[in-house]
Amino acid sequence: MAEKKSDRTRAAILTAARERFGADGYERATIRAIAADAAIDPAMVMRYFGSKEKLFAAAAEIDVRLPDFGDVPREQVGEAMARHLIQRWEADDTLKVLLRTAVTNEVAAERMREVFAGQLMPLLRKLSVDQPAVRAGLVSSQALGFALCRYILEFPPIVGLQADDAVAWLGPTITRYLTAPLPNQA
Amino acid sequence: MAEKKSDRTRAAILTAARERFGADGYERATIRAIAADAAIDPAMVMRYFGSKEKLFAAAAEIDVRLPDFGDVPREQVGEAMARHLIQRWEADDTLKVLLRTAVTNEVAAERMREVFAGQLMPLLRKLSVDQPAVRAGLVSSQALGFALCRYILEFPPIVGLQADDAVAWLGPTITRYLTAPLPNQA
DNA sequence: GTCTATAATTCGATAGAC
DNA sequence: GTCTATCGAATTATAGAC
Repeated sequence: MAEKKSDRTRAAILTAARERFGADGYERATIRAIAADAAIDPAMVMRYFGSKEKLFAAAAEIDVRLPDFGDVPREQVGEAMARHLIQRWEADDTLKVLLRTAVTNEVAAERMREVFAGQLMPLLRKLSVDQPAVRAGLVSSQALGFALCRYILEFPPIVGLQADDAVAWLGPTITRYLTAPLPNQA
Repeated sequence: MAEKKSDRTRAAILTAARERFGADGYERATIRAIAADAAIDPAMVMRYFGSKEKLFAAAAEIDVRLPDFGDVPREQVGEAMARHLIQRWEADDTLKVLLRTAVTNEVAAERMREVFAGQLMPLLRKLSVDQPAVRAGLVSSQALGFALCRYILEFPPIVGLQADDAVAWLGPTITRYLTAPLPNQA
């Protein structure tokens, strides 16, 4: 059988780790608590993952590849991105883990910058906008800020937004960051 | 004399605490390190502030009152807010302390929600926009997201933005969140 | 006010029995 | 593979001398 018990144990640890890291951040999430959630012995976590840091790395491992958006009309790219963003954030806890940790952990912060520089920037380059770096940064600022307010800080009016309304609000902002002429540079 | 030595010591501790909390977050910032920065004994920090938690509360104590913006033309309120935001963030480390901590600390998160509900929402109400709660949330999402990318995660293209260019980018977004008609509600 | 010493916890990690 | 026991380090906080 392809699914051994060790694989299930590993998966259970990872799920519990994502929940704890996502809810408490890196420092306050303890191996003991994660093990308790997964209903196994704390020592097993060490056996499977070696250290807390490696466990975190495994829990934050995520495929952040973005869709292409190549066949989306230029004026609707913002909406498409916003919709994808919300779906991705609500699919599981991984992005929450990453953001909550990146704020106090330089390794995780570097990983966020990699996602930014390795995924979003090339995508904008493919959409052949000028100044892709600045524009990608602005898109990130709105995307991450929305996620921060909705999933981390939990501002009630933002939490209460229907996904469709959120897309309707964020879409034009993102589109504008992609298409607006640059401000006068010094 | 009005400025006693104890006042200066207290202020030195607070300055060091803001730096450490702002740079490392609540958990990783230690009383020992803060005391070392302030060149005093760790026990003195306890004597002055009682506990790490109370020291944090004092360090995160901040006057977040926003200007009125009442006499700013409606179409330039976004720019004015963006300019004020950047000035405020770069004046000292207090907001950095608050944001970095709010992400993993419920007390600090509640304080951010208070700022949001107690300062920004009433301001929008005074500007007599409809749905002030949702609009204030959207403004916050862009404002905090920009601060996150610029001061915490330090995305190079956002860090590199001149303040004037940042204002030119963010201003219209904020203005739109204040003035655009609501999306179709279900 | 200032500092030393240390109590009391907590946590990551290891060793080793079974 | 699993679990017990425990080490060693770091931290907040306190007690008390000076």
